[in-house]
Amino acid sequence: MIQTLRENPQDAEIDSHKLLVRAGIVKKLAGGLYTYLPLGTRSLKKVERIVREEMDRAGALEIVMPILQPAELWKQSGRWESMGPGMFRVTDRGEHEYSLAPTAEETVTEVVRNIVSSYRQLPVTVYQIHWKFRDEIRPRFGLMRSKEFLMKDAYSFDVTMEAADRSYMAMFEAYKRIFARCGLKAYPVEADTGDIGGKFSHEFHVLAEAGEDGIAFCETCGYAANLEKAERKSANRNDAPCPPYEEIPTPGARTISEVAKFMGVDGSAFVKSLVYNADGTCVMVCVPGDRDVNEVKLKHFLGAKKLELADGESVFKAAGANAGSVGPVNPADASLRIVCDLELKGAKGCIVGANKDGYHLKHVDLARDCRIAEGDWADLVIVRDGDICAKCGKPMVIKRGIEVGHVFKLGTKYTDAFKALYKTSDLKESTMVMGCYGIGVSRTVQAVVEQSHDKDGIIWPAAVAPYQVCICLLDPGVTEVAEIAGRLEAELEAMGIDVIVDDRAERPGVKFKDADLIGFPVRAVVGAKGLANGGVEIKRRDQDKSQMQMCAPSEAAAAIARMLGEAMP
RNA sequence: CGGAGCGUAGCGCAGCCUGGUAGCGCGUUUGCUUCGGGAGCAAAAGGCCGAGGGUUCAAAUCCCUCCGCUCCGACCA
Repeated sequence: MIQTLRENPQDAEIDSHKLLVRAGIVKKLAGGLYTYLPLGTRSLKKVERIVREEMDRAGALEIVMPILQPAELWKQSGRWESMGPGMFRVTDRGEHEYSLAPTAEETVTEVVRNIVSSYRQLPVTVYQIHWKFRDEIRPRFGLMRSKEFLMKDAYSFDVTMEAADRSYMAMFEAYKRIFARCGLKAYPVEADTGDIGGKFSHEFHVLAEAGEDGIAFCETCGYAANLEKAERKSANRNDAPCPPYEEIPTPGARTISEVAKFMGVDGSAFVKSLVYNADGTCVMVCVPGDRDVNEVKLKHFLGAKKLELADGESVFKAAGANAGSVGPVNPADASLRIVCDLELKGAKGCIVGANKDGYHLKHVDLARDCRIAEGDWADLVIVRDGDICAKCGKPMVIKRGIEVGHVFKLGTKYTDAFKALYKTSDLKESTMVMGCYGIGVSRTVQAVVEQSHDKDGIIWPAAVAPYQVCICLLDPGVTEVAEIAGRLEAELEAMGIDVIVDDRAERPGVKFKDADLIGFPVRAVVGAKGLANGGVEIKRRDQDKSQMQMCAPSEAAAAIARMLGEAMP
């Protein structure tokens, strides 16, 4: 059941996906659905074991919850609606509705609230390693974003916010250990905290060009944050005073780049004005013309539950013009709230839409010409490379990352909805404080490959390799050689080392290529020629041929163990 | 959801425009030779050409419908 492919699968885009398929780690069954072949299953189980050991060490208790979750639970939290089409839903013969678990906050809260009733039973953290289902808009990159994936999800329950912080930190530390043991360099980065607020959400990212998330890093002070969240320090502009604004015709030019080209100026001379619909009310948002609005920041700033760009009709009603000619000077709706990015404070001589189709205004002084409340200036844009770190004032860089884990302080969102209460020492009732903590186990496997491969194939870290050692038996027909290989295999197994013997009737080149492609950390070559020349040849996958060692058959096992130890983090 | 592309042997592809008995490479099987970095020669097996309908004497090929997959986009005002 080990099949390697010479050619890349036609549907794979990124190296790790190509290699997982070529090396026979996984096989696609359908879009977003993969079979873990024997090699893949072994790696998956190894990651799983590391996760389990570290969760146990951190004091979390393993449970297994149903994948089929009754709709009632989701209705109780309000997420039956809010999860939308991203959740798989099924109906049984009695017309009862269920979800296929996309996550398990509802279920676990229901379970724990029925068991825990006293402060004496807290804190408690439970976890499971189980399959999750999400109807992704676009599954892609193999295991990276699939419809079905293995996840470790943990949930902590505490008496107070402060106690919950301790549970959070315990998980945070466990995560660092888990990724390190998997041979991954994973960085904790600050993430959006949703409605809860505070500093209590971190994502763990593996840096990779193929990553789907942007991360702002400050190499000076170590600040790291998801682009959704990353803040920057913006200097006030304090531009020179400008003459009164005047109207200029800009026929047919809609986008900023079109108008900028038409006028022969740079996009940064513009103020980009967008009309958003925040919980049913229109708000105009102004940012520098060469910047993008960060909707997550905007949503938090406005305190909005639902935020989206206003539709064409609302835009016209609010501004008096269609998108493309909208601006902050005298909008049609005189009571329209205008919020503005801090960088524009003191901006003068700007170009804005005239709120009249086909026209723009130049020489606009935002403070002089617009009605913007003092409290409506805020950091509202997406950080980009070179922006100034809000913590230390030095420039930041933008990198890409694969999110392999997320720790999150939930507060009482679910324990309120489910009335998960406990009795305090003075017999009062109080609501448990919750945290949730996820690791994409299957995604972690792919992240390892993405981070550790070369042109010849995968380079598995020893801790998560399907097998730690591959014995390439070059002359399986020669009894003496086969015996030495068999003995070596037995010795290694006795030492607790995973070993696979390639005793196929293949030519040496084929075996070497396959061993490199699959990426076993250590390769031992046992062949008639080698034995005649000094013995068994051992080599680390992450080192080149010049580091190859020859050793006597009787010493090979010990030498391999030593080599593996060096390769283990 | 919008746009584009693709469905032909286990995998990667050609053939389609211009209709006429299904092809190549890899892999698989057999034999001989070879044997330390994806060997050579010879032979063989393996296809409802995504599904359904239509046009035609004749359809992988032309037309219609559906299904599946992949990529891009899904806010730039």
